[in-house]
Amino acid sequence: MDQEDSTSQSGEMTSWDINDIKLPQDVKQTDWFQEWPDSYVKHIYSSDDKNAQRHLSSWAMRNTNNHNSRILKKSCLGVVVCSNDCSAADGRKIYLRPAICDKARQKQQRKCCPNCSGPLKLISCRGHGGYPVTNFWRHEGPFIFFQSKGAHDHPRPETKLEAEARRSIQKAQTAVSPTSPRLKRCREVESLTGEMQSQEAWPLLLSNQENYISPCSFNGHLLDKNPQEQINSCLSLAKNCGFGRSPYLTEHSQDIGSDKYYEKCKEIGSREHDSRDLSGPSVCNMYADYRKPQPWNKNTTLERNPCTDKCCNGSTLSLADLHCEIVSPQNCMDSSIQHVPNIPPTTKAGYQPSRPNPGLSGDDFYEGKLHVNYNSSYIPSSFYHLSSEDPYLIMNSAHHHQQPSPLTKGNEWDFEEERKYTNLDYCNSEMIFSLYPLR
DNA sequence: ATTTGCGGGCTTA
DNA sequence: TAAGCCCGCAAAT
Repeated sequence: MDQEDSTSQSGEMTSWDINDIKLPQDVKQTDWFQEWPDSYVKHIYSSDDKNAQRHLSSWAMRNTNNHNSRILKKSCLGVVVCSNDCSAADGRKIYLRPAICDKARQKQQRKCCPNCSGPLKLISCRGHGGYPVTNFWRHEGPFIFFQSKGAHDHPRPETKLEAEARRSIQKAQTAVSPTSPRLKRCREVESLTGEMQSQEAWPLLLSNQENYISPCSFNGHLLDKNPQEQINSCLSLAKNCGFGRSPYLTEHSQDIGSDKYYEKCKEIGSREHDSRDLSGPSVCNMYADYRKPQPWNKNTTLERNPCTDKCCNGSTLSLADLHCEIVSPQNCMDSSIQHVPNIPPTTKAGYQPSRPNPGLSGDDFYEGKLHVNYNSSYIPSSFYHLSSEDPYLIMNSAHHHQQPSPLTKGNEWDFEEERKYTNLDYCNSEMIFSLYPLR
């Protein structure tokens, strides 16, 4: 029996079963939210834990009717892979997140591999006696009880955030008109499979372009708007992620991690959507503690470095600078970000098992304040490149102070150089915003 | 458009 | 009866 069958990670006895009429009431310490629960584990979360409230998991879990309204049951959908078993330029495999909705999932499987344009296939989870792994959630008073049955027998899919980022890229594709041969191939494939157009392929289409794309564009805030709207959206997004000067953000840094803080961030981000005032010190220092090495992110530890120090010196920031700064990943990403092997980690938990730091709640991992992507899924590093044909980015890049890129060799993109300088392979927009403070 | 939760209903062991 | 699955609906995102 797994140790976690008898003891939760916070030390609580877990001699209970989710179906018990009466569950433990004398829970002394709740568990830290587990993003990748696996095997036959049980956890007791606080009912205040937002992730637990939302029954979140980075596995693609769908709701399953167990005819018991008190116990929510979810079963794993597995992972979507490339039928050609292709590998990206850096050797990683394609592990897409299955759409939760049946209809969307069927549609997803008609699309093509973002890497090789081959057909996609769904690997079903059969980790529970040949059936999918099941997760159970039950709310009882101040606690949320979680129980997992079965061990996932497939790679981890991309996280929800990564999948959302990928979809944003898909939307962005509709705003540009790529003419890459790769896209043409993909379209041809899709025309044969009845699909109108591949959108996942878009990031890779840009792998030979020499310009950068702002991470703002990840969420589709940039490419589908006019230039000013793009900037405003980018600003809003940045503020939502904790950047920019805000009375609340600067005066209530002690609230970081709390619901109150995040709700306020969202409110401010929304209210100041059209604001042009980005002057003043950034709130980057509020994130300093988040960069401290953590047991669960030792592969992605960010330490202080000239870049981040430079970025955090509290000088003023203009709109153009915001775009400029965010746009230049090679100037800011810490080279200590390491590649993670393309295998599921052997350790069970992705996070601290208990709650050692109340200032950094489990909510953060899904709230965009701290998201270090250390899983095995694939986000093309070329997300950060953009065709020079894009008029908006030409405009934006023309008037700021971006230095000539060491990554470009004429029109060729050197993947080795790219990794050397940027190490962005495992990044997503949240990570960029969280880990790259303004100067 | 997609996710999420709910619940009816069917099949199988 | 329990478990697994399919389906449709509604609300939320």
